[in-house]
Amino acid sequence: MGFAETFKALSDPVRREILMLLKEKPLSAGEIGSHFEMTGATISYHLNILKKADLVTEEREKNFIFYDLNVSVVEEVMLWLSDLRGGDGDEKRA
Amino acid sequence: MGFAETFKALSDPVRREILMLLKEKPLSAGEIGSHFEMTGATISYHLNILKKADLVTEEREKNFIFYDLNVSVVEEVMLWLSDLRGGDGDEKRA
DNA sequence: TATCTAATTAGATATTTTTCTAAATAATAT
DNA sequence: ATATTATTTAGAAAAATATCTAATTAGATA
Repeated sequence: MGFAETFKALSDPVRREILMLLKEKPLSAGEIGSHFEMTGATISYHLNILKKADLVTEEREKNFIFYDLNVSVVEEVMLWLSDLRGGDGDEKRA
Repeated sequence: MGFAETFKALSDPVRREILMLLKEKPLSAGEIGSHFEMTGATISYHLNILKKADLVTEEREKNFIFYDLNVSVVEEVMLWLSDLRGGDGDEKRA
C-alpha cells in the first residue's frame, strides 16, 4: 500500500485539516469544500490524493459522495513511527 | 514547533530512510551519505530539513558532525495521529 | 428526455521541491 | 601557516505539487 503515498498525503496542511474534519463524521465533497477558501476542483484534487493513499473511503448517496476517514491506515502509520521510535510501542510499561 | 514542517520532512523517502538509519545509532553526514547515490550537498539539504523539523539533532565531534534521531518529536507525531484516529490512543484496553 | 445539482477531469500556470556542480567554511593535522 | 578532510552554502535546472477556470460526467428529478 506504500508509506510514500501515505506520508505524502499527510504532508499537506489542507489534507490534514480535511482528515480532522472527517474524524467527526463522514462529509460530502461539498461540505468539505465549504470549510476552505478554494474551488471545488482543488478540493477534489486533494480528496483524490487522500483516496489514493487509502486514508479516506468514499461512498455515493443520492447525488452526493460522502468521504470518511479510514482509521486503519492511520494506525499503520502509527506503527511505522512506533518502529522508528524503537522499543515495543508500549514503553511506559517496559 | 509545527506539524507542517514535521510532516513535510517525513514525506520524503530519502529522509525517512535517513531516520531509519539513525534509529540504530548516530551517524556522521558522510556515513549517511554513503548509503545513498547522491552528492553530499543533497544529503546536507535533507539533513537540514530534518533538523529544522527537529527530527534530528546534530553534534560536532572532531572533524565530523554526528546526527541523531530525536525520538520526542516522533512521539508528538504519533500523538497527532492518535488524536486523528480518535479514542484515547490505547484502544485495546478500552 | 431535458435539466439541475454535485462532483470530477482537463489543461494551464505559479510555486515548491529535489538535485546537481562549484565555491565556501570549519576544524584538524602537518 | 598550509594543506587536508568533512560538511555546508549558493546558484541553477529539472521535476513535482497546488491551484485556478472551463468543460465534462453521474445521478436525480421534473
